[in-house]
Amino acid sequence: MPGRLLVCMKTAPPPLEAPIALATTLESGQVFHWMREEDGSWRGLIGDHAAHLSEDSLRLRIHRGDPHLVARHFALDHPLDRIGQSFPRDPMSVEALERCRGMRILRQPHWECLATFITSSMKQVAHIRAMSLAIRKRFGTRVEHSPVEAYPPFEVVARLREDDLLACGLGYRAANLLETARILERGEFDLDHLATLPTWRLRRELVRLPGVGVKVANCVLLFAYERLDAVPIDVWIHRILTAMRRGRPGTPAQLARYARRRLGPWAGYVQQYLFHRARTLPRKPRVIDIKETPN
DNA sequence: CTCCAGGTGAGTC
DNA sequence: GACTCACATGGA
Repeated sequence: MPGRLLVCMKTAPPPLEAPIALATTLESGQVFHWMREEDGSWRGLIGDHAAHLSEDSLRLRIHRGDPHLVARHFALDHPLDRIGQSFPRDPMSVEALERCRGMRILRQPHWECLATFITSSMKQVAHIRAMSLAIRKRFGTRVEHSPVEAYPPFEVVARLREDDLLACGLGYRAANLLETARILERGEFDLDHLATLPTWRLRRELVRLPGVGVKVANCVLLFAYERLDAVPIDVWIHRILTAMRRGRPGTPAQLARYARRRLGPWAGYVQQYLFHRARTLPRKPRVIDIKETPN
């Protein structure tokens, strides 16, 4: 059975006609290294494989890159229609679904995703991107036809000095990324091997790594291990869940239980749509306290 | 200037 | 379990 299934999966044509909102997907805070061209197309890397893509009314166009790899990375096989139908019916979720229609949860390389989210704590999306690009520029490997370098593998990061990462703006995160890379390099932890574990056991393993708590672990589960029911709860989602609970505050564990119950079988998808909706909502103009300036 | 950001880990009760 | 605090950095 496994052999036959493998053959089927290998020969099945990639579902390239499936709808996708490319810009929304690439700007939603899952991945941080894609570059938008003047003409609106996108250049970036899938691992160390260069890709040049564009989208027109939710139809993907591949200007460069292996279609099978692109289809897998951008998860064109996820049943977006069914996922959308599973969304909760409250106004926020409905609006998020409308606003982000076509957004997909990527299948990212394990290490690359883990590393970028270790650097994500207490940082804005723009900063995470800046750190990722700095690390790629200084320690990554050049790839032809790509405007960005491939993320350095953990073997390379493990041999850096903390100063090298501090120079990339990581601050206190530098020590965590370095130590995690060294644990992987020593072979004490195998990210690919763990992929067969059930979600709760995989999460329990990931949080053993320095700089990885429940939130980062859930990001990696969702964005790299295709656990589409994992719900990372950051400050934004925390606020949103609290609002859904009519302002009733809750501990992290309570909010996680609530999210699991309320957001449905594709809770990770709902979470990502809610996150992106909240972040792209027009910002309320800050109330400025006008004072007489003494002179 | 202050405030905030896709949190984590250690200490304390 | 829950609560508090320090931890670097940079943009608004």
